[in-house]
Amino acid sequence: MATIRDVASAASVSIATVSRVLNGSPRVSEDARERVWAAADQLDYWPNTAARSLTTQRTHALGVLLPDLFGEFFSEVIRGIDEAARAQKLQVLISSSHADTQEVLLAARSMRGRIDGLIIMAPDEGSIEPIQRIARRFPVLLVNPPSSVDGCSSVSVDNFEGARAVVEHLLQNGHREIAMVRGPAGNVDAEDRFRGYRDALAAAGIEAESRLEIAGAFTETSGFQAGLELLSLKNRPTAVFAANDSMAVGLVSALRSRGLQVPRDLAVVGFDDIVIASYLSPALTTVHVDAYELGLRAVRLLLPSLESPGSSEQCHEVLAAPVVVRESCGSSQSPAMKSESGRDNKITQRGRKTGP
Amino acid sequence: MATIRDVASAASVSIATVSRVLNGSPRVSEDARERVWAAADQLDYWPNTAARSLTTQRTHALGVLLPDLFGEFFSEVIRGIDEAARAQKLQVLISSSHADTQEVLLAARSMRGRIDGLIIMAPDEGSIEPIQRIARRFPVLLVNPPSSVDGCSSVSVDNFEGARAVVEHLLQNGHREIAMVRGPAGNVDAEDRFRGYRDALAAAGIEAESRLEIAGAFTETSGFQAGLELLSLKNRPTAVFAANDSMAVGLVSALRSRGLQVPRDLAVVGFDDIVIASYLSPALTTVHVDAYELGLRAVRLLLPSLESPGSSEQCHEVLAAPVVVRESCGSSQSPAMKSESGRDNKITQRGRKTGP
DNA sequence: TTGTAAGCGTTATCAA
DNA sequence: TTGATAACGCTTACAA
Repeated sequence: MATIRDVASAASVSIATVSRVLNGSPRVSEDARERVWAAADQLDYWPNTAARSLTTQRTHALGVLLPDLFGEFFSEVIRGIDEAARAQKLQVLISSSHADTQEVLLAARSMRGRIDGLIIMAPDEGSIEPIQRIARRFPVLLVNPPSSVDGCSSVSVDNFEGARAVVEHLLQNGHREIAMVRGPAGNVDAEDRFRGYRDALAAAGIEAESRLEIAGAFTETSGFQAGLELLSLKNRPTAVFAANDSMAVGLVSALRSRGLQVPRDLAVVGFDDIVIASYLSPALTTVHVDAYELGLRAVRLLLPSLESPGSSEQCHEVLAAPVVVRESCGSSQSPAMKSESGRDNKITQRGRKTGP
Repeated sequence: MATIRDVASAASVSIATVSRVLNGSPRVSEDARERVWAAADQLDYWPNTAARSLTTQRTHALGVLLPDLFGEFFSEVIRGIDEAARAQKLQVLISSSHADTQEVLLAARSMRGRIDGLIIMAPDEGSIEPIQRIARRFPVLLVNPPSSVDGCSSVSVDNFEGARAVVEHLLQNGHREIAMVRGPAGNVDAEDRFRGYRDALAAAGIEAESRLEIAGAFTETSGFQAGLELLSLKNRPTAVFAANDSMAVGLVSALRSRGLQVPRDLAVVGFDDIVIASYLSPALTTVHVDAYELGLRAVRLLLPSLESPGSSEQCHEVLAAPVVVRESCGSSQSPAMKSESGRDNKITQRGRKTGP
């Protein structure tokens, strides 16, 4: 493979001149410039990015650390990150499936020298300490962090308000006995959504009942289990709030398998607004989380720190999570409203094209 | 930030010794080893990966180039790649949304020095030439390539056979007038699926009719359009094969919006087996594509070339795409069929050796 | 305008 | 077993 030296000798100039030409420096004669370009083309010279970043101390790359979860939420976040990154001509180094907190540290370490900054999504409280160590090394941006970390900006979803609003919606439809299927213990998103639920009930003067607060794990199966548990209750509630859509899906199949109808026998609402939510019948009322936007903003917020590490002020953005009323909650909505909250709009907006 | 030099002076040894300790060389005294580790810990030393790869000529990273498409298909491929990569302690550099072929070249160029090999997914014939240039630089593995490239291994989905089989299934159910909604022109997957459709008809002694071959673009909206077009035909077919599930979804809503029922009035089948396919009502009969597996195998096939570029033989794997019979085609099947649709019957062809 | 040479942070090759 | 020192491929003072 041709190096800068090969180009230099082919163009009969020094490597310094080649470097200047390649980086568009104005202090080069027209003659030299032409010879260098010709030589570079002829040798099909590709600069070594790693070597360059060694001297410049800039990699023009950012790292992304994702937790041990997958599904469309994360892939959408990645898409947002990727899009924003390429707009800034940044490369993206991904490392996912970090189950335990020690792995996060290791992954970050192995990126040393390869990235200018790091986006971390680690929903567990235990990852805070490793993150603090990482943040001493490069600029870190947190997505939906369990708590704020000194020196790190963050962007998060308004889980609390979204949950509160969707439960309030159920209350407004006359429901008084509202159950909740909770997310995994220790997960911030799960906790915040639970707090929102509690808050809405309290505001309506309804006392929380622990028998209506069913454990779940953000999986479809755990939603199914929760559904069965729900059906075994003596005084069955009239509505359920599942902490995410996957569980809502499992929940609905459990109800259906026992001959119940949604929303007639039981109103169901979820959280996340995953793609299938709008395709289900009845279409799932849920809370919309714009994962793509989350990724986009993560990059934008990280950007200033990439340019001048340490000097930029930290900020915390919170993304609104609006309620999307569909059919599963039993409240009737005008058809205009319905199509607005559905898939069609979003898809054409972004010109969605799925592959292959 | 501490460098190897800082560690060396803190441990009162030379940088060579530090390097030896860090890389687990046995030719170091126990005493020195301890002092170095102590110093490294105390200084919280993180080696610079870029500097290391400059001398070793190995980056332990691989690049991934994706086309200008998104959706769960690609995110699943990425998940497969990521999982296989982390099993080999490889990092993953992603760059997506490559609309035109020149961008593929640029993206690959900008990865020079940062990766040991590259996985490219570029479904258009036009990208073959840039890929050939890239393949002279590092080991390249092609996913679903439009045609084979000299020196590159590949892994692809058996689009032709999947399409043929699903159309055959329609034929077996008594359909004789079967339409197809095609994918974007120039896209290999689209072309192969179309060939499979034609082949199945021919085998049944049915002549292809161009009026039944409707244009599409792999998008839900284009499926909707195609549905309307279909309805305007004088002699309406009894079944439709959409070249992917997204279009099938759009198609079904178009039919429904005009009061038709699937499969009673028209049988519909798709391709890809995206998540929502099984959640729709009627659940969509389709052809299963294991995108995760595709990513996994891509890494595995690339692996030997990463270890010894040039020397490894090239091979071409083809992933089976089994038909998944659900409800939208009108034929009743036992639910067992779906679980069967996994990973049987994979053909592996071994090609010639390219290296010494 | 150009070239020489000193880094950047490692690993690898020598002697010692 | 160790330590100088020369790479690796590039950028960037500093001189010329």
